[in-house]
Amino acid sequence: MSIGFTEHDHGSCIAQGVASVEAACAAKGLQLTAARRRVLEYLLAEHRALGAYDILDKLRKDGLGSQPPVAYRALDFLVANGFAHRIEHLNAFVACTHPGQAHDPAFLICKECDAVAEAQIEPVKNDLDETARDAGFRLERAVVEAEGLCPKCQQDDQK
Amino acid sequence: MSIGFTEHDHGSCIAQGVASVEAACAAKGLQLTAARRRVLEYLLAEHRALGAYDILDKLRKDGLGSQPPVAYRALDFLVANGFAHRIEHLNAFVACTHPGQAHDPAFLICKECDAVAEAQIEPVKNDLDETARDAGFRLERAVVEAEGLCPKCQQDDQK
DNA sequence: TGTTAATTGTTATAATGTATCATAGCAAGC
DNA sequence: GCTTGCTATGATACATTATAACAATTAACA
Repeated sequence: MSIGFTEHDHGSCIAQGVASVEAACAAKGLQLTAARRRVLEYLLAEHRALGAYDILDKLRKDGLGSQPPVAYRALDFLVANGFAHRIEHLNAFVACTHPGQAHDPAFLICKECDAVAEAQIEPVKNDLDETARDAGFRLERAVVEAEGLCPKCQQDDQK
Repeated sequence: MSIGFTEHDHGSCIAQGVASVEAACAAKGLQLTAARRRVLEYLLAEHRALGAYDILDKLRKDGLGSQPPVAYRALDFLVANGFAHRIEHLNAFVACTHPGQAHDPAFLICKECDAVAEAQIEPVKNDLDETARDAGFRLERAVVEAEGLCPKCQQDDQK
């Protein structure tokens, strides 16, 4: 398992992720209901983008819902509150690696295995702010998604 | 009509756009067939993102096709050759403002009217390259999409 | 406890995108 | 002429992703 494409002890990822989201919810008076928590766990379990219907399949198996709105509602909640991100390029979702903290994420997306690394790119935001100001555009949100090959898939391809 | 959100004489946009794509196709031995040219014209006619099914409706009215693959094939051709861009955030498409020239586009997308301005942000690419290198990621393509309000919609909202 | 707001359950449907196979046009080389 | 290979079209069906709408339930709190 990789985060930022590097090997690591994955065991604590889920626990810590859930814990920090729990804390954030408690602080903001948000309800981390069963379905929402479970979806967060699915996402935290893999540093990969999961589609809404992948999520829905898992919810079905766990007996937490069987219809699309169930998955979309949970995902909407997580994304709206900064606990997960939507990867536009894949119509899919990943857990946020800095839940609760304000940040402008950029994503490195492996086009073979859908692994996603979340990077911080402050300068990009500054460039965009400047460009937007010049154009008279009121910038509210920026998405940076880079597509390529993660280290693992680069190795695999050479075989 | 606006380009880069500024007022301009729109008449020449389509003619010049088609002309430069024609030239690029001639240079590269690509076929700008009837459906492809028409779709390019639809996109050039508006500095806005159009969905594949918007395009398909227009193709139907023009008697150039009635099934989804017709629209998607033309759009794929235009995007693959750099004559149009896909806006991931909207699942929609815009004509490229620098067809034929190599460039790393960033988009300013109005969330009210879907107007799209294409900006050049070289530094972003450099930042990303560096971030990717640090992560061992082989970067192939980057998408930068900013969401906000165009000058016109900012004015309209104040009323 | 009563009231309101938030969440969940459920059905149906919309919107977006592909796989597949058949057909047509055209140019290169025999 | 004929075949071969390539590109583009036509056409059907299907897959995937996402939302609308409304009823039922639960949580929050005065």
